[in-house]
Amino acid sequence: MADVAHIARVSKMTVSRVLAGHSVAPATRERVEQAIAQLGYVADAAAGALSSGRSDFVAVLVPSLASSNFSDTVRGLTSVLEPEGLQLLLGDTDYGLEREERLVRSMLRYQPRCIALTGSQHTDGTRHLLERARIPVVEMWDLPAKPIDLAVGFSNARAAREMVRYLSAKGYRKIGFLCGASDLDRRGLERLKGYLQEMKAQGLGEPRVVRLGESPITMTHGAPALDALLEQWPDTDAVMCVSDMSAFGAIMQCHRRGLRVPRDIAVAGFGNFEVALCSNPTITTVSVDAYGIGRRTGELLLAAQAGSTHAARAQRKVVIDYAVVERESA
Amino acid sequence: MADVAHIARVSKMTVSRVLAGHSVAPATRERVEQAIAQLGYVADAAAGALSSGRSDFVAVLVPSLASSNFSDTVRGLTSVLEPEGLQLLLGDTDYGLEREERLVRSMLRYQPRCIALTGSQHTDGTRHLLERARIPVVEMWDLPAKPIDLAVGFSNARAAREMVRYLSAKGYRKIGFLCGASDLDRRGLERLKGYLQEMKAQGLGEPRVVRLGESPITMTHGAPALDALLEQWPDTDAVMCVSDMSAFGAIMQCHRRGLRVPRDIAVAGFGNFEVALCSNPTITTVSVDAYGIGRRTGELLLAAQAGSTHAARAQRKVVIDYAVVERESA
DNA sequence: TTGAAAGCGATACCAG
DNA sequence: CTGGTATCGCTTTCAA
Repeated sequence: MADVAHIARVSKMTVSRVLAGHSVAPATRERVEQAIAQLGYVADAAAGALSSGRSDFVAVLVPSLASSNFSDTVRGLTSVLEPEGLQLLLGDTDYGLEREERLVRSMLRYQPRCIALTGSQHTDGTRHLLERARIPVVEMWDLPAKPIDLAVGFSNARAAREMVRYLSAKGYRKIGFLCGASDLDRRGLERLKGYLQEMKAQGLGEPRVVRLGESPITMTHGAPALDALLEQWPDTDAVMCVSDMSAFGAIMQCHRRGLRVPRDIAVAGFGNFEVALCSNPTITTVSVDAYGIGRRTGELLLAAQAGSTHAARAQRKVVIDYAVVERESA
Repeated sequence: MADVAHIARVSKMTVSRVLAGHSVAPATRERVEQAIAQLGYVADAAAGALSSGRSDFVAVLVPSLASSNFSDTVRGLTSVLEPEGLQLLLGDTDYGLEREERLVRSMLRYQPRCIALTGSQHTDGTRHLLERARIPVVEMWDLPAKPIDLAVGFSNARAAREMVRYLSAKGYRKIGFLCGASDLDRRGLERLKGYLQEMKAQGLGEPRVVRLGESPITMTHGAPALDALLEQWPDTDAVMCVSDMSAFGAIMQCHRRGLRVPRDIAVAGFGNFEVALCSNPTITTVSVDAYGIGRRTGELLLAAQAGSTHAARAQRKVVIDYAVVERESA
């Protein structure tokens, strides 16, 4: 920066002002910009952060980057935060709470302005770190009873109940549920809970639950899970799956077994992924605005720092819509 | 840090040493660690970077985070770089070269130790920025004729040629190719090029190419693309798709049209995504070690800074294996 | 093994 | 509108 200042025959401060877009005489600005171009100068963000006491980072943690719904959420966040000149610090917890804590600790070292996490379950260590950090925190994809700070999400249990009601209204009575065997995917567990609640509420008899494979289960697990379900309860007439991925795997397995979907057996998914629209038959599912979760989170984060303390208090929980989408499979 | 030092009754330097894992008397270290825990102290990474003159960042740019092959590559990178205490600065170019340049410029502000890009095509501005940055650069997923610095990838054109040979050996003669209409997906274009070359080399007659939809095309585009192909060339007996996503969409459309795959028409994909293994029929495809690309890139990056100048020169291009995987669809 | 002082490259603040 | 100076929190370097 000193070099730029020297070439432009101004002080470092003026260079700094040009970079920050503060008021500078047009002629001076011109000289500085030429010097910057000439040297190919790129300001050091670390020094800026140290000096100004605030970084441009926003920390974001998702369980998985590969999953299309979380990457949609990240895109939504980017669309709001990038124009503000903020830089996402992206982390992938791989559905692990311990790993989440490690990542939070590591990201906090960069003094992010705010942080967005996925889900409402965290280790005590994570909560402790977050409290000490004194920055806005958003929990996404869930509606925690007791949020750390802010939340943007929906009730996965209620959404699953709505799907049971849909199937029940369609005349299905022997409804099974497929999900992973481990407890890593909390949102999947919530959906299972909702299924159990609504089966009871609707008087649909004993639940038929198959838990198979490491959560979150993917396409691959759909086939063996369907097999297990039909082995234990051969007269099942509808299958709810914890996600569209497993629903797709289940449908393909139905075809292999010579079962027609939905005539012989109905299959429903969750998430409204692209595969639900493209598979044959198309998959009845619960549509969730993943991109919107990202955008709303970004907006909340922005508001939380702008309005420092007051404006933020206006809205601490943003509830995201979802809807059962009727397609061919159920 | 001064607070920690005060409580532990040592100097800031000793705290710094404890944090960095340098040699400190066990008793002293103990005191310092207790003070750190007591205060919940987290060192400021920006200050450290500024002072030491090197950051912990590694910049990584991929065309899309949602695409499973690129997210596998990111996982591979993470697996190598994270244990070294490095922090990924992840960016999503959205298949845009201008956007790539913006992201490179913005990431360079954080003085990353090295940077990994996808593909061999970049704007002049990007190349210029990268040269000035004087850090190791890896181009992934391609084998540039003239790499900026290092490269880890394979020839998409050769891989596509191999698939044509496979189909030809299987007895298919009227082979079509489906890909996107725009030129954004350079690797897709390379595959098209390979298809054209090998069709000629094998004397398989006029190529049958349908370019439809914004690249990179996804599941959704498979159906209309297949329709267009069969309308123009009704006697087509095999379809190569630029990716497994579009292959899947095409297969589902075959089913809707009452065509059996592969008996009436064969379909092949590219990438060996999960859907290729789960769909019915399973999809014949080209398997690429996306995770391995990430790992090798990470290793190269690590070597490039460790061996400063010499060790790196040993291997500037890493060629990644691929293979045609025979499944049911072709 | 530990400490003191200098300085990394920018910005905040106050003068002119 | 522009410049000087102090300072952000840490590491480097050198000395004890």
